[in-house]
Amino acid sequence: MDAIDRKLIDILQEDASLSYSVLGTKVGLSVSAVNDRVRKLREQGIIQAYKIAVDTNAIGRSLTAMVWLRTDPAKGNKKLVKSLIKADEVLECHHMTGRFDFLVKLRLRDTAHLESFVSDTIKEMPGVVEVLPEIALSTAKETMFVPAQLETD
Amino acid sequence: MDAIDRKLIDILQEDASLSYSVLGTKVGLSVSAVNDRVRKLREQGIIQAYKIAVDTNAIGRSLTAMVWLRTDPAKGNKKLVKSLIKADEVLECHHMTGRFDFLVKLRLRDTAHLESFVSDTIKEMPGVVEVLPEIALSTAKETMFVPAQLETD
DNA sequence: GGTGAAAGACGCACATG
DNA sequence: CATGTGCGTCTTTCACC
Repeated sequence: MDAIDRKLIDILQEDASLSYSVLGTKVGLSVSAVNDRVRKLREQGIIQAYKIAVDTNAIGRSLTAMVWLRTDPAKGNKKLVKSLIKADEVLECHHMTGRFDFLVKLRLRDTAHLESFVSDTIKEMPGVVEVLPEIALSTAKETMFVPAQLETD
Repeated sequence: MDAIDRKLIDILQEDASLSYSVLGTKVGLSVSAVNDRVRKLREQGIIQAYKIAVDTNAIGRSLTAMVWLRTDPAKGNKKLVKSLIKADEVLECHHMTGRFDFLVKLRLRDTAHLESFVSDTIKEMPGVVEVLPEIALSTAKETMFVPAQLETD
């Protein structure tokens, strides 16, 4: 992976609908060279998938909550994690350092949805001993973009 | 937006590289009908953009950290938020309820990168009075997928 | 590694029912 | 909304450098 591959990745992270000819103009290569490079990046798994970004407001899931979990150290966490990642309300599940064991990011319809999901679903999951939900009042940034371009710092 | 639009959104969230003819087969519509619907969803801003998912491991940014910030209530938070979202290390920035004011999600090269970003960058930002970084030991799920399909619960 | 050309598939618009 | 057509663009492959 060289500098041109990295540039292609950064461009496609922002807009994956660009054609190979436009990409070629941007990186100074021919259409077929761009095609080659993108295909190889896909084959290597560096480009994992093509996705769309959706207006979550329009589909009625605009409440973001972060839930801290403390778990029973006697039990393993495998069953808990399996239950968590199965739920479509759970966007992220991280095993964390610090006083709590897990940080779970939720996307929900409203506070009623949060209440029922925390009370009826999370608290019933195996090994959960403490639950601390917090609500996002606003979100100034939310992206998956990670620069492939090597920084100059 | 009807049930078919919602289904199209869910399919495209998982794989936006599918052709209109494949989409048509999946939802039981003709190519031109699918074309119409997807174009309208884009025009309405419900489909916001096309993106790629990247293997962050391959591009050398595999450390995830969550940083809690407490800010000076005397100052506004505008300048701070502006500084935060400018940094490419910052993937997410949420204004939160609870003891802290902000939760910031970072993607970094390694712990040295975390140390320098927290010490040299975040702590120097206007209005920051307390910084509590925590590291993700592992991440079991990390997605932006939000079901547009109306659930049956 | 790259280019350029050719073939086929796809996107897109339009007209008809 | 389905089907047809037409056309431009894009993808993909392949011979060549």
